[in-house]
Amino acid sequence: MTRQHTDPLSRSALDALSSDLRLACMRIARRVRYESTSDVAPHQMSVLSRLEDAPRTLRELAAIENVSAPSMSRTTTGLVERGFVERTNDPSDGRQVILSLSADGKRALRDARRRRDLWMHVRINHLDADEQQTLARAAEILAKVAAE
Amino acid sequence: MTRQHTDPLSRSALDALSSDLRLACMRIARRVRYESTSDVAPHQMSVLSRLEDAPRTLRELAAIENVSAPSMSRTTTGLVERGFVERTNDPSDGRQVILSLSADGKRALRDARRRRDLWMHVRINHLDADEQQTLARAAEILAKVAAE
DNA sequence: TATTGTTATACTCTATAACTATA
DNA sequence: TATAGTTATAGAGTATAACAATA
Repeated sequence: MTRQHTDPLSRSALDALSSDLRLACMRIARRVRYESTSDVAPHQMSVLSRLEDAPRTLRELAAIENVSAPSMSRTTTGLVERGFVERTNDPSDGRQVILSLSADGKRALRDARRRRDLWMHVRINHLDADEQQTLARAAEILAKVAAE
Repeated sequence: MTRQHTDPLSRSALDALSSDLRLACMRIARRVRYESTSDVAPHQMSVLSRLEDAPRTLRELAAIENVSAPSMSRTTTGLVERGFVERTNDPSDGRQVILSLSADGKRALRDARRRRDLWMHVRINHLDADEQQTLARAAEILAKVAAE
C-alpha cells in the first residue's frame, strides 16, 4: 500500500468527526445490545467475561465492575444458581470466596458473543471491498481509542 | 484521491473484523456513557432527543422508545418537573397530551452532547493525520451500518 | 480491630393490571 | 366500547447500613 501525504483535519472537521463517530459507535452498541438479546442480562455477561481472564473474589469483581459488594453478591448468586459460575472457599483465607467460570458459563459467553458478532457480520458483509478495507484499518484505531 | 483496486476481505478476516469492530464500538460507547455522566439519566436523554425532532404524544414516545405507557408517563413526569419538557393538552382530542422540548431541555441536550463529544474529541486529537482521515471515512460507513 | 461476604431495607426503572376521562 | 394517560402494585437492579465469620 502506497503511503500518501495526508493533511491534518481542520478544527471544524475534527468537531464533526468526534460527534459523528461518537454517535455511530453509540448507535451500533445500542443496536447490538438490543437486537442480540440473551437470557443472560448485561451485568451478568460482564461478570462472566471478567471471570474468563481469571477466577476472582467477590470484592475484586465488585471493584472491577464498579458496583457495591452486596450488588455483586446478588449477581454472582444468580450466576451460581444458573450454573454459570462456581463458588469455592479460599483455603488460605476463610473469609474469601473464589468465583470462577464453569463450562456452562464459558458456553454462555461464547454463544452471546457469537450472536453479537453476527449482527455486525451481516452488515459488514453488505459493504464493498473498499469500505471493508477502510473499516479494517479503522477497527485498529478505534481499539486504541477505546483502550486509551 | 486516487482510487485503487482493493481485494475483498477473506472469510476469516471478515469474522475478525466483525468481532473487533463490534467490541471497539461497544467499549467506546460504554466509556462515553460512563465518563461523561450527567444529571439527566440515559432514558431521559433519549426522550429529550426524540422530542428534538418534533413534539409527541405519550403513546408515540412509548412506542418509539420501546417502553410501556406507564414507564413513559413516569419518565416524562420527571422531565416536566425538572422543566425540560412541556406538557400541553391537545385541543382536538382531550385525551391526548402533547409533550415538547423546553428551552431548558434543549440546553440540557446540547450540554450533554458537548460532554460526550469532548471525550471523543480529546482522543481523536491525539491521532496522526492519516488515522484521522481513516476515521473520517470510517465514520460515514459506520453511520450507514448503524442506520441499516 | 479490620476485612470479607451476606442480609435488611430503600430507591429507581421497568412491567402489567386496574382506573379515569374522553372519543 | 375503544383509546390516552395515570395510579397501584410488583419485580429486577442498584445502593447504604447492619450483621456474621474470619484474620
